Amino acid sequence: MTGTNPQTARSGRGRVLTVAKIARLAGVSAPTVSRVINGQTGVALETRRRVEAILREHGYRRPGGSTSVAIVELVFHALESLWALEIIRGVERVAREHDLAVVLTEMQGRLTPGRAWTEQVLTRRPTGVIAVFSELTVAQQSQLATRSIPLVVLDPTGEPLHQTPSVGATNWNGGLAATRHLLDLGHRRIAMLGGPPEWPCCRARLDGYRAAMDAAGVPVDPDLVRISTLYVEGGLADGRELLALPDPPTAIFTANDLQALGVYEAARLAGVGIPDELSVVGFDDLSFTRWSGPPMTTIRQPLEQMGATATRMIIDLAAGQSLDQHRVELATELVVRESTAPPSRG
Amino acid sequence: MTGTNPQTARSGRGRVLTVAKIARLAGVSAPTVSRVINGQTGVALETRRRVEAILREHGYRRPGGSTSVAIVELVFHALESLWALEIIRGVERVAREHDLAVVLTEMQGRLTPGRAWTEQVLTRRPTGVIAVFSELTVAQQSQLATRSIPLVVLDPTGEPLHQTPSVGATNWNGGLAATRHLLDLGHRRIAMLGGPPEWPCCRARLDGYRAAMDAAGVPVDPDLVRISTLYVEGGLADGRELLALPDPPTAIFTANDLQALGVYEAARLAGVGIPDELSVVGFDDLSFTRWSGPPMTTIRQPLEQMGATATRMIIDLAAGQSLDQHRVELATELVVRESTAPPSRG
DNA sequence: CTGAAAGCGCTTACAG
DNA sequence: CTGAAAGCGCTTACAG
Repeated sequence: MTGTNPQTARSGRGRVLTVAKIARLAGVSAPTVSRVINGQTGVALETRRRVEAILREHGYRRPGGSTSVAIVELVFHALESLWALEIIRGVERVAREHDLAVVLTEMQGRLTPGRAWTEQVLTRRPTGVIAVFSELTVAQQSQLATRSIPLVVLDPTGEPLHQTPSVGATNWNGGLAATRHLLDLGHRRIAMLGGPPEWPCCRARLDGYRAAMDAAGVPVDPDLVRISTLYVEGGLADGRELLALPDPPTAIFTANDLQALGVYEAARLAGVGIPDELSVVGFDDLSFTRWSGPPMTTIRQPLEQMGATATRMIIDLAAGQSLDQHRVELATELVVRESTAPPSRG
Repeated sequence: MTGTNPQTARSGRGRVLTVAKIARLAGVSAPTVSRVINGQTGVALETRRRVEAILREHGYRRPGGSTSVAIVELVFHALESLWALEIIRGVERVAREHDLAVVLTEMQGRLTPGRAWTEQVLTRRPTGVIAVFSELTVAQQSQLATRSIPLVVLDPTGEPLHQTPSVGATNWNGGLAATRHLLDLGHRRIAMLGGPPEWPCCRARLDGYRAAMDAAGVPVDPDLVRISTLYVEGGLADGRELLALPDPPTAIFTANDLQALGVYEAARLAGVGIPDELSVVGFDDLSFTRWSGPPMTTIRQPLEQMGATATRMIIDLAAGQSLDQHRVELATELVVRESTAPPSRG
C-alpha cells in the first residue's frame, strides 16, 4: 500500500514532497506547515520565514493544483493599442506550444495589480506570471516566490529590479539609431517627444537621443525636449507647441508610434508637410505605421518575440532551470519609410 | 471537526460533492467511482456508464483541480487587429467583475479549433466558451453540451445557427447607413468593397448597401461591387483596380476599416484626393480611424460591448438562466469625419 | 468485476 | 504560537 496519490505534489525529479516532509525539514509540525501554505494567521513570523524558505527551496506545490490546468498569467496595465496585441500573440504562441493556457488580465491603467488579482492568481496557482509594463509590490513578489511561481516582467516600470527576470528591447540603441538617422539626413534642430522618464524604457530612448546628439556635436535645445503622454493626444498637443515655436524643429523623434501619429495630426493642422517640411520618426513599428500618410519611419520593437521570450523564461524557471540571463533585451531596428527626408531649411 | 477540505469539489451551490456521495447515488462503492474518475480498467461497462452519468449530472470535479479556477474560454480565429483587442477588453471587463479568468486562444487563422484545443478545454472545464468569428464542429458543440458548458459565438462565420446563442452588430443597418450617407452627399457611382459573402456579417453589410441603392433608385454597377479580403492589402489591390476603371467611382464603402486604409493608400498612389475626389466610408471605427489622414468616416461597431454582452450571456447560461434572446445584435452607428464630401464631378 | 479494509496527505478544532 | 489527535477524502492492494 504505497498510497501514491496522483494529486500528490512532486518535485521535478519525481520525489514526492509532502507537508510532513517539509515539516520535518523545517523542524515544525505538519499543521504549522499547512498554516503557512494556506496563508493563515497564527504562525510566528520567524517560523513562517523558515517554513517559506524550505517550501521555496524544495518547490513545494499543493496537490492537484495546477496538475491538470497549466496556466500562465499575463497581466497588462492596459489593453489599448496594437502594442498589447503583439505581445499577447507572442505569449499565446509559445504557451500553446507548451499546452499552457493564457489567462489575461487588464488593470485598467494601474501599474500595480490589486489585492483581488493577487488572491485570484494564488488560487489559480499558475505555472508563472508575466507582468507587462507594471510592477508588483514586494509583498506580491514574495507571495509568488513562496509558492515558487516564477515572475517575469516585460518592460518594467519600476526601478530596474535585478532580482526579477525581465524582458525588453534595446531602447537606448533604438533612440540612438532614430536620432542618428535624422542627423545623417542633415537635421540639426531635432526634437524629442519623450514618455515619462521614470519608466526605464522611455528614459533609455531619451538617453539614446541625447547620446546621438552629443556624439554628433549638436547641442540639445531644451525647448525641443518635451515629456508627453504615450498617446496620440500627447503627440498632438506637444507636437502643436513644438511647431508653434519661433524656431521650430525640422524633425521630431517620438517615444512611440501613437505619439508620432499625433505629430502627424499636429503637422496637418499646422499645414506643415511630412516629410518635406518636417521629418518624423516613431517607435514600435505597429502595423498601422506602414499605412499612415505618409508611411512612417520608425524603430521596430520585436513585441511578438518579446512576449514569446518572456513565456519561454517562465517555462524554464518553472522547470527549475536557471536562466542564462535575468535581463533579456531584444534588438530594435530602424525601419525607414517615407516620413523622413533631408531638411528643407537649416 | 468538520473536515472541510478546501480542495474538496463543490457544486455551484456550495453543496460538497464527494466520491462517497457519488458512490451512494450510483449504488456502488467509493473505490469503483474512484476507478471511473481516473479512467482505470477493471470496471464493467454498464457500471462505468451509470457512474459517468451521475458524475456528469452532478458536475463532479476532482478536488483541487479546476474547482476554484473559474474560467471563460475566449477563442479567436486570429489576433490581428484592434478589432480583436476591443472584444478582448469587453470580455475581460465583465469576466473580471465576476471573478472569472479569461483564457485566450488563437487559432492562427483557422475558423474551427483543432482537437488539441478541445481536449484542453474539456480538461479546464470552463464556465463557458466564447468563439469569435469562428465555428465549432457539431462534435465539439455536443462535447461542450454534455458537460453543460455554454457556448456563445461572436460574429458567427457559419450558417446562422439558431441553437447556438450569438452576438453581433446590426451589420445590415450599418451598410444601409453608410451608403445612404454617400447618397445624401450626392454620390451615385458608389462602389462597395465587400468581404467574403459566406460570412453573415459581410453579407449583411453588402445587402445593406444594395438596399440603400435600390431605395434611392440608383442601379448598382456590377463593376463597382468587389469581394476582397478584410485586410489593408485587399483594400489596396481592389481600390487600385476601382480607381483605374474608365468610369471610376466617386465613393467607396468598405467592409472594414483596414480595407478603407488600403483604399486610402490606393488613392494616394493614384494621386486621388480624399475627400475632394473620392469619398471613403469604413466599418468598425477602430481607434486609428480618428487619426488617419484624413480622419475616416466609418460605421461604429460597439466591439467592446459585444464582448461584454457575450460574456454576460455565458454567465447567465452557466447559472442555468435562459436567455432573453439567442441572437443579440448591438446597434451600429455612422460616425462622420473628414473622408466623405459631395462628389466633385458626376 | 466489486467492495471492505488500510492507509496516505491534508486540515481543523482543541489543549497547553 | 504550536503540536498531538481526530477526521475527511481519496486511492490502493487484497479477498472473494
